[in-house]
Amino acid sequence: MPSPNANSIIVLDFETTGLSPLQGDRAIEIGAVKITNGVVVDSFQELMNPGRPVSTFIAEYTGITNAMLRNAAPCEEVMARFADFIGDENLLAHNASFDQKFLDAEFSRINHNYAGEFACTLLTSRRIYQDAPNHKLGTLVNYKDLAEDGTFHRALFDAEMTAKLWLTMLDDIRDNYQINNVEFSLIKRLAKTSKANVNKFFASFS
DNA sequence: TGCCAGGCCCTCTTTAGGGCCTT
Repeated sequence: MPSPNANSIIVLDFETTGLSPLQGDRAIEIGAVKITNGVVVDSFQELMNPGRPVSTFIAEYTGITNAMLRNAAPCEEVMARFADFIGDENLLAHNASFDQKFLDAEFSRINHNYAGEFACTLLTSRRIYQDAPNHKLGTLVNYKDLAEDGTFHRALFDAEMTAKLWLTMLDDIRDNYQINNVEFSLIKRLAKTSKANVNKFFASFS
């Protein structure tokens, strides 16, 4: 299986019918951007028809209505195109465990495997932004004073904001801990480090 | 019938409980 490109990462976000694919929930929208060498170079956004109606709660939460999904392509068709978009790159999401379980569930329906590994901006932010009011995506965007022009809880906008947060976190790690080359593998190891040991973790690199 | 997500992470912990975060 090909190896992920160390210079690129796919930032993705799902909107779904609910919280659990094991309870029958499906994806209704996927949004993603590709970052290469610190720059957003490509994007992907599609609604998809989950074959079941979305609840009033989801329609209000996301702004995605049953009318909008009625003429959307089925999940299997959209996910096949998304598989081409992500290729074998590494992946990133805010609370990645959520998006990973939907990615895995939707890909399993089309018998697709992927080579990339996930990193998580939620786990990273809990370690390097320990003074943030909380670690919701919208709160962190405000906390870091990131420019925003769109609506949260739509897939592409959330992916774009997650990408901005990711690049800001990499800059902050470089600046605050004097680490020149912040690699994906370092972020993965950081996520397994307890909050109390973050300074010790970074000190081991300098 | 009754239940209904689950991984992470802290703590008054590890033979557990509960808050956070995602839709």
